[in-house]
Amino acid sequence: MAQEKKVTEEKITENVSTEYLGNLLSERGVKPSIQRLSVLKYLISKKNHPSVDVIYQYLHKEIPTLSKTTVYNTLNLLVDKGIVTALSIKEGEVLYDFIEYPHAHFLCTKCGNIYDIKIDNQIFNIKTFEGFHIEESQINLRGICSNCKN
Amino acid sequence: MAQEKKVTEEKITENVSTEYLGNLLSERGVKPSIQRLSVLKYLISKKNHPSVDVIYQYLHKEIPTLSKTTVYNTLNLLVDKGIVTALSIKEGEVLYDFIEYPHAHFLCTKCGNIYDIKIDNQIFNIKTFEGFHIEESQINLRGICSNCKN
DNA sequence: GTATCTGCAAAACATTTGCAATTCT
DNA sequence: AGAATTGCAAATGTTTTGCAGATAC
Repeated sequence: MAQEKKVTEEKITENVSTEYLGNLLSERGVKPSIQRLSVLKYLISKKNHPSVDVIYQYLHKEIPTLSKTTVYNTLNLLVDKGIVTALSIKEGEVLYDFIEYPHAHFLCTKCGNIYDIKIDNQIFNIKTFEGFHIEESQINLRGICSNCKN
Repeated sequence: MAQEKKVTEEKITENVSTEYLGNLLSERGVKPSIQRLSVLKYLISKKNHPSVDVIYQYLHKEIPTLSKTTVYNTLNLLVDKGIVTALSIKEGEVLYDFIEYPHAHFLCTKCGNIYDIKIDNQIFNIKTFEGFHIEESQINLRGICSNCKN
């Protein structure tokens, strides 16, 4: 059972090739170190809106020398380069999300899960508003998810 | 000049009657103490999306015995009772906003100012989505404001 | 006089910073 | 060797907690 779980985890992370990840970083002028590749790989393959600690706890098993500072550094760098979004939907800690397509986020206040909501909203297309230049748009929803409703 | 500023500040806060504030609190089962009335009065009259510290620094002048813990307690209570919204648009600290009508928030990443954006968005009207019960919708925009653009 | 509310000090977290050790070319 | 990257330990800043004293009804 424990072994089966491990195999599944490996499969998920193996879906993304190191070459693809390396290109993603190099394109934006970020040198693809083991640590940076791992963090980006985690974000792309897991799609679970992780916190710094969640990423650290997971990758620490694969790379025992990894430090939390490096996870912080890497995520700040990826956000800076526009590869990753910092979500501020949950108070007290920042969550991270690989930028694929614009979508809203829903936080279930009962189970704490965060869901991607694929709504086609005008907000995501607005780039200027009364002289304001909009660079980033986040839609954060909170409530009770369908699993917790019953 | 300093005196003129003080007069202006007093005028602003005097716009909201203590009776109105007291009713707002009592209606939701919150006992209207001096501290709670002051925090709510500040939020309603200033409309400046303050942090805990901004509120504390201001009210501390009027009520020297006020503690920051009480400001925290009060704001958590007001959010709990649905009187106030906790904004998570700025990383590192939570900002507060009196709930009047649904609107988006814009954070200028240059000057740090937060603006209310009165957009009429469908998002604010959606209460259910694929079995999800939506209780709160926040739209957070980031970019450069018209003042900083030049 | 009992409930609640307030406020101090300490604790608990998340995040950043300074700097030395390591790695890469 | 030189430049960038990593990682530890300490510092910072925000928010929470425990508890004792004050206040209200």
